[in-house]
Amino acid sequence: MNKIRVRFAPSPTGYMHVGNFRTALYTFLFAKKHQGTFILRVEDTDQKRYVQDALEKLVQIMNWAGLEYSEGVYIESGKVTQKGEYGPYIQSERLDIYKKYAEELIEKGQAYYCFCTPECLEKMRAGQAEKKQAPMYNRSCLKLAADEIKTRIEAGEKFVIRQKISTEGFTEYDDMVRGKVKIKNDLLDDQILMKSDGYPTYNFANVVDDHLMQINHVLRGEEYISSTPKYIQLYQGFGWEVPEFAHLPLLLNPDKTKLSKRQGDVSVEDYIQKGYLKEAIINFVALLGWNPGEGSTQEIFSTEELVKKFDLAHVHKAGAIFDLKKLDWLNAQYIKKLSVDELYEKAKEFLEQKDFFKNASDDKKTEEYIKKVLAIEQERLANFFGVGDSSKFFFQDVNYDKELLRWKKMSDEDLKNNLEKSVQVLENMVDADWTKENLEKNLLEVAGDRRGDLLWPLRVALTGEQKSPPPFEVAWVLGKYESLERVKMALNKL
RNA sequence: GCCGCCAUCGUCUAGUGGUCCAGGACAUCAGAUUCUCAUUCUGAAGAUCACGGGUUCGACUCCCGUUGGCGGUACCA
Repeated sequence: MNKIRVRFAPSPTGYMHVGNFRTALYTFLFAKKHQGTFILRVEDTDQKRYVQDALEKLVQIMNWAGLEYSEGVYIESGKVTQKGEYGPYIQSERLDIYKKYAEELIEKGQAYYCFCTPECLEKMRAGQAEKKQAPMYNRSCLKLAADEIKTRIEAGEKFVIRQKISTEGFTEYDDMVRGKVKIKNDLLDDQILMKSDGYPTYNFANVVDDHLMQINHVLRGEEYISSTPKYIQLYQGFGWEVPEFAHLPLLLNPDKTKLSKRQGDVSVEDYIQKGYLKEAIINFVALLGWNPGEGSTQEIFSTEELVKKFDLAHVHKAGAIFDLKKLDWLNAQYIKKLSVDELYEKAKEFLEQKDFFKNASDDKKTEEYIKKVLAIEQERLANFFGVGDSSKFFFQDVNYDKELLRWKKMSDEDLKNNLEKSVQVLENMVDADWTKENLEKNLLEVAGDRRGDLLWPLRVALTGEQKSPPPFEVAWVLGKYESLERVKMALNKL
């Protein structure tokens, strides 16, 4: 078999939709798995939807995710460049190519000029809808004589080029994830290939480019399934080899409609901003519609493992609801695996945006201090967006009601005694011994078997919170001086 | 409307004719550890495999139909 060549061909919309991202991931995995070539092509044929910098953003996300490709569009030192023998890889730079092939199709009798205006078409479709017919082009321009076409074009009249569908029989193909798909040809519309602005439609450009770029496996979203027969007719019309198709299931909103912006965050950028790790996003998205099969119960996959195990045969056919609960869990798993240094690097920018951090004193903004806080927060974090939210007491003064200090029904005197015991323990420790382990050891020794009596008031004194990490850990981060200050402040309340 | 695709716990899914009165994960609940929270561990609950017909000795698995959901039906991709 020939070397596998696949492409991810998004249109630059300004952000990376997670559904598209999954298509990119699967395509990448498929290519790697089979030692094939992965190509990034940009489908910017809709002038009306032009978005500034969209192309750059697209490439950035591909880079960020590590979805490496070896042909197509790149950004190098801020500038768009292209690599590969089959370029250009940006469709707006290939207009003359589409024009040439469209004309070839006309000569072959597989396409024709159409002068119908949008208004006229709308009227036609309205009429068809009224008669409960399927809206389809009525082919009125198919009958036009050659010289009439010529004079109208020369007169500067606007036109499009339409595919002349052969309406006989069926078009059938074998989808790599769905098996046989069969559609009756007379249901197919004479779709527009070239728009009046000289740009091709997706429907035309994708076929021409896939052929010219020698793409032999087409992976794309399920929404293209019903137009695939038209593409097949195009390949056949040119006499080109038809590639293999794999139509991937859709990603859905919780209400099962196609995942859309209205119902929450749909772009990969949104999740990056919320502090989800690349590894978690990839892992999560990969499992939405695919599984390793063979009774495997593995949930955590590195990209390398994904490459090894990915298989189109185990891609699910039904759409998958994009449910964030599992993403949180996965992200927490990946966060737990981070070293303190990695954790610091990733969490820093999120922490710096928080007001309680901005207002903190300088000694609490040192790398050393932040790393201690993070080490303690690590097992409580589902994403970086919430970093520090439950640990504000590390950065600001505590403020709480005196009653919070009381463990169960202990008396004021008891409470005071216990806090004083804590003060003694802390005061007797020298800075060099100030570790989580020693703090725990020394405090527990004094507490005996009535741990709550000592630990609860101490913990509240240090944090001012009902819920928090253990006092040993908090005291360790705060340091001897600050810890004692806080406990003494608690005593003053009594 | 027409055409197409799809259909297993709330969610993601395993399952390719007997080993399935259906397995795992997330979420939920309970218990253990514990000063609280979180983590971790253990356990529970949760799916008449959408429904109805076939085929077969036997169907979650194959076929047909129904229903439902979704997608397409654009000079969007």
